Amino acid sequence: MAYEADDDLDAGMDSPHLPKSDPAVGGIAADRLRSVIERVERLEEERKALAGDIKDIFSEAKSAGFDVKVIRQIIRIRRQEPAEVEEQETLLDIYRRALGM
Amino acid sequence: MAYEADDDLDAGMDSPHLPKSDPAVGGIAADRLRSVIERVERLEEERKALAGDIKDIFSEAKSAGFDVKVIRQIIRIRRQEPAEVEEQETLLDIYRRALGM
Amino acid sequence: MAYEADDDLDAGMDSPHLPKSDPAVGGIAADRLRSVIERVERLEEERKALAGDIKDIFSEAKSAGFDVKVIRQIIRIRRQEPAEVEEQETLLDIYRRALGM
Amino acid sequence: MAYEADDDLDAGMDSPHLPKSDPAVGGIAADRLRSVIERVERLEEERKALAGDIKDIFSEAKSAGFDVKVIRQIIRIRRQEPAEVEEQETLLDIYRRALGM
DNA sequence: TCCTAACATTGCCGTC
DNA sequence: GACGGCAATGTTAGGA
Repeated sequence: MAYEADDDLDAGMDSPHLPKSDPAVGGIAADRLRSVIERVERLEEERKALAGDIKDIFSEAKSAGFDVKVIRQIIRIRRQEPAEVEEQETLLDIYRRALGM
Repeated sequence: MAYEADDDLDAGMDSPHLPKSDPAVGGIAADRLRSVIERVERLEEERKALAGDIKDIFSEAKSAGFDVKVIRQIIRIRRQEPAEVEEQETLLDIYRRALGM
Repeated sequence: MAYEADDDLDAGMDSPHLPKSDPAVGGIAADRLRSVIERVERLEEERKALAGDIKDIFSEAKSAGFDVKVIRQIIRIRRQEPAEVEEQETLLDIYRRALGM
Repeated sequence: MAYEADDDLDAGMDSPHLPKSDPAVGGIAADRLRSVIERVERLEEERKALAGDIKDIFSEAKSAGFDVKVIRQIIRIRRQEPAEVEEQETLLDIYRRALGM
């Protein structure tokens, strides 16, 4: 890859997006940045793995003769239902407040 | 939480969320509410129509051989203040250097 | 605005995202690109204007003593209901097909 | 359309969407269906949890003074193939020149 | 290949 | 005025 480390940046420069009083990019802020990025990337990989697992289950289901589209739809509905319950409660709450109750 | 109970309600007192001196829900306040809702819904439809038009233009552009993603990027850049563009690019650069990219 | 035309680019280069047999970026492809972008920007402005109008209506409603959050919720529900009817029909269809009917 | 009617069904014949030789809905096919759905739902919850974790990390990063938007950008770049990054940047450049930006 | 539905991101609104 | 949550938008991946 074409990018090289470049440690000659000014230190001590304040910016709203460079943590103050940290060695600007060569020091611990850089470490922290790296940590943030790597942790996120790690979690995203796990997410991706889970997506793969889900896909596998659907493949298996398809092989077993199920209609995947239908199953997806069922799952979608089951997902929505609790949301709707939530919503109804929220709405009730809002109306109550709107009425000063 | 957003709204606090209005503990100061006496019988017949106005709520902060129901227009004063209007017949609460059966009268002109209800009409006004209806009007608000319908006007908003009308405008939202127009918005939706415009979104469709935009989509069409991008389709056309794609057919003409352009890379739609890049065009979107350009539009985004043009929308931002030049100063902001500069800021973002600078910061990206700094972070990249911090990571040795 | 700050940008000026720049007609000194090579012509004749083929790319999947540069329309073939057009003077690459200095000629009519550039014109077309510009046209696409400007039309989209125009439509986006209209969209933005509509968003402003909606905002105004809500402001007015708020001034009139209505609870904007509640109104939004109502509109959301009214929007969802037709979608749900659609969905139910789709689902019925899917089940029928799944059963080979 | 996705599925065509199976016009070749005789009484008692198996549908392509119901596992063969299983008691149609009351038996082990139903169990298997239930299993599929529950496993998928379980994995989706895990996915959601991971999304929450990622969000937390970004919050932390923000508190530490980083610009979250830029960090996202970095992660996006790292995720792409270097060749693609190059391609996109090149194209952006070309379009910009075409527009005189 | 096109289109729909999930997902991630961005911007907004309300709160502290 | 900043922060956090929420809603809307844009993007991406999967299915038809």
